[in-house]
Order: sequence, then structure tokens, then C-alpha cells
Amino acid sequence: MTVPPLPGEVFLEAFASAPSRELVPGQVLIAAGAPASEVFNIVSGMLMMSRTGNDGRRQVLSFLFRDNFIGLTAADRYYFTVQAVTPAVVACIPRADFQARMRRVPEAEHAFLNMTFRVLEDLLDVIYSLGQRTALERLAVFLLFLRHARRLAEGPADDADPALNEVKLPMTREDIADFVGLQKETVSRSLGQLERRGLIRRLDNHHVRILDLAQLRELAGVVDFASSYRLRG
Amino acid sequence: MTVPPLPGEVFLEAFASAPSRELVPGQVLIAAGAPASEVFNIVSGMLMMSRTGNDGRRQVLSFLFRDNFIGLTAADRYYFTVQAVTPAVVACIPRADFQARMRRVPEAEHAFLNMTFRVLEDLLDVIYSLGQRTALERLAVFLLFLRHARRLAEGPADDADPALNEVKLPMTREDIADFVGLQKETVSRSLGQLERRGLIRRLDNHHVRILDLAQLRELAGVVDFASSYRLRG
DNA sequence: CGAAAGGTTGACCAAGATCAAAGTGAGTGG
DNA sequence: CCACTCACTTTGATCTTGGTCAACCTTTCG
Repeated sequence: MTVPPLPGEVFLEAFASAPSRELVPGQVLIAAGAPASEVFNIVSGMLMMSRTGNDGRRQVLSFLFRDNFIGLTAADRYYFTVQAVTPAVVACIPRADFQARMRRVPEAEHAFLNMTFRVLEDLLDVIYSLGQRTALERLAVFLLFLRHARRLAEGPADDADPALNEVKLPMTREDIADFVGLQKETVSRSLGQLERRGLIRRLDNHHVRILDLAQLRELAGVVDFASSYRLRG
Repeated sequence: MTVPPLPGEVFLEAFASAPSRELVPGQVLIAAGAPASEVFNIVSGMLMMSRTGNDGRRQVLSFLFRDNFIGLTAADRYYFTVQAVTPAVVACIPRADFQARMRRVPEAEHAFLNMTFRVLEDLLDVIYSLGQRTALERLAVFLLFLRHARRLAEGPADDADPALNEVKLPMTREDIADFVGLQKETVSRSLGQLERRGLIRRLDNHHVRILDLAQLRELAGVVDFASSYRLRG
């Protein structure tokens, strides 16, 4: 089974005729500790990358969407877990092939390096959030992050498009909690508080409508030059 | 003024005959928002990279040591601040020159990509710390981080070398606090608690002796395969 | 030597964690 | 198709960790 050519960065062309794999929710694509023998590109669906300490504490490192590259590591083993959140399709190629291609096509390697930088900058945002923001602020940032991710994944829509304000939360409250560094009860309460303040409306457990985007952004502290252009979703 | 050839990765050779700049403690090398026109490599000393929100909250993103590369960004402006913690010397070259060299020498670009990955993996550790660890654990990790950094910067010494257990803390308590996501009072108290437990001894404000490395590592939770080989200092 | 910055300590406070119970909803088997 | 079950979510009560505020001590530097 193959996948049609993908839009996006040059290096993603490596996946143009790659075989794909289907995942059901919860299914593990990469298990921490396994040899890093393949790399992946998401064709559709949402995945989740996490790391669990030996005492059971888990940190969700990132949620991943279409055209996100997976397999990033300098070591020869994965040190994180990746699993599906929604039904998903990923294109896979052997890591060695990918690396060979990078070597062969300098332009692709260059694009890859650029993408890596953007990932790195996103991680710095996450660090700022975990180190400095309150529970309520983290939830605000999280909702804006999901809005932004969907905008990227589903093609650039007008930022004012009201459809973007319907945010899907396919993951559990605990997944969210482990991502933003809180407990699931606190996530629940914080969402409740955002609703009471009139910033959002909980449609059901897995759908939220953003009612006041401007105030949500204000709360998220998306005001400094760096975040403002990157979290514009 | 030039700098002798440096050890380390291929891409660092770009700095071999670069002019250098001396910094006094506190001096700003890169101001957030400035055009990203230069890249740097640390010759000696300790620097600090941070990001400050518009409301004044500051997150220290990283402490930087010899042969650490600075200037990493996909955008055309720096979105972080870098300043000296100790007296320091950095080699500087124009960003355009560096990029041209990367393009010319695929091997260097490759090494650079590898380094970027390692930085990225370190950031994932930081995220785990900020999201999951307690105050005491964060301080334990921090001390091990400094020990490890010195070991890397001053050349590989035997892990058992007792000299490594003398850890220098040239930064202020507030710098530490903003790095580990706590308040300076909590940093003070946590160090006190580590001392009362017999894991460390505070020699003076800027020097700590690790008395029980094994227990400190235990507390830091450096047990899973990923951290254990990376935080081995 | 004196001022100012940095560090420690104590008392109190609050955000978020923990524990517990009650709703809610999705999937399964009869 | 319905009912049952189990997982997930919400909400409430209470507790703990770390934050805040304030005083005092130490170090550094002019």
C-alpha cells in the first residue's frame, strides 16, 4: 500500500511512495527502548509522544499531526513512546534509507534541519509553559495549540474562520494533564473555570468551542513577539 | 584576535579562526528580538539562555558551556536572551558565513544536525523535569546536570573522580529558580534539605560538594534507560 | 566601611494535589 | 436493541507543596 505525494517540506518527499500503516486509538507505534530502525510521517490522525519514568509518572512530550515527522533521535534506540490518539495512518521507511536519502539530497537535509529547529523552538515554548504558567494559562495555551495544529494540518484557513473555534479534544483528560504538567482533576476544573469565565463552551467531553479568542490569547500570554507569531492559531 | 582550533564536532571547525569576544558576568551577548545575524561558539565560561514574558516572568532555558553552539534559530530574529554567568569568551562568525559553510561542507551540516538532535533530547529531559518532578528532585537533577556539564567541558574524567563532586554554582539562586521552575526561596530550602539529608554539603553560596552521588541519582530518578546514560555525570 | 545585592529562614497563604463519591458515556454481550 | 459494565469525567472536601511576604544575615563591591 502506498501513499500519494505529500505537500510540505522537501524531505517529506522521501515518504511519497512509502508503505503505510494503520493505527487504532491507543495503538503503540514506537515503544520506548526499541531499536530506532524506522522513521515515520503522519498521513492522517493524531498521535502522542510520551516518556514514562520508572516510577510511573508520565510526561506527554507532544501531540503529533499530519505531516509531522516521527523518529527523531540521535541515539540508536527510541527513548520515548509514540501511540495513536485517534485512528491514524502513518507512512514508514527504514531509518537507514531515510538517512541515505538525506545524504544524497542536500536540499532535503537542509529542509530537515530547518524542521528540527522549529520543533526545538516549540519545545522551548513548552518549557516556558511548564516552568512559568499557571494551570489556567496552560489550558488556554493548550486549546490554542490544538486550534493552531488543526489549522496547519487541514490547510491554511483564515484565522478568523469560525470553524477553527470548534476544537476537538480526542485525548483523555489524563493525557492532557500529563502534557501540561497537572492532574486530570485540575484539568477538569480549569476547563470549567474557562467556561464560567465565558472564554469557552464545553460541547461534550471531546469538543470545546472557543467563544472569546482574544481573551483566551490574552490569558495564554501570547503577547511577546516570539509566541505571537507562532501561536497565532 | 583569533582562537586556536577547537576540539569536538566537525562543524565547530567553522570557528577555528573566528574572532572572539570577551564577556563579563551579566553581560548580554544576544538580546531577545535582535536580528539573528551572528552565531557563536563558547570558548570558555558559562552563559545562560532565557526567555522573559511580557509580564516579567522569566524562564531560563539552558546554561551553556564550552563548545556549546549559540545562535540556533529558524527565524531571522533571536527570540531569547543569552548572557554571561561567569567571565566568558565566545568565538563569533556571521550567520550567513556559517550557513554558507554548512552548505559547502555536507559533513559539517550533518554533524550540526546531530548536535541539534542532542540538544533537542536534552530539552525533552527538561520538559520531563518541569512537568513531573518535585522541587527536591529538580534540584538533584540540576546538581547532576552541572556535574555532567563540567565533565564534558573539561574533558572526560573518570566518573568516579572525586574532583567532579565539587560542583560550582556561579549563577544566583534566582537564576537556578527560573531554570527549574521554582522560587528562589524554594531553591534555598531544597538545597538545605539535601544537605540535612546528607546528600550534599554547601561549602559556600557558590560551591556544593556532593557527598552521596548514588542517592542523589536515585532521587533524581535517573534510572530509566534514557536518562541513565545521558545524565551519567 | 558602608551600601546594595544576594541568600536564608520563618510565618502564613494559596494553587494545585489527593482522596472520595457520584455522574456520564461508550462499548460489549446477551 | 437494550442493559450492563467499565472507563472516563466532574465535583466536593481536605491536605500538601511550594509560593508569598517579611525579617535578618552574608557577601560583594564601590
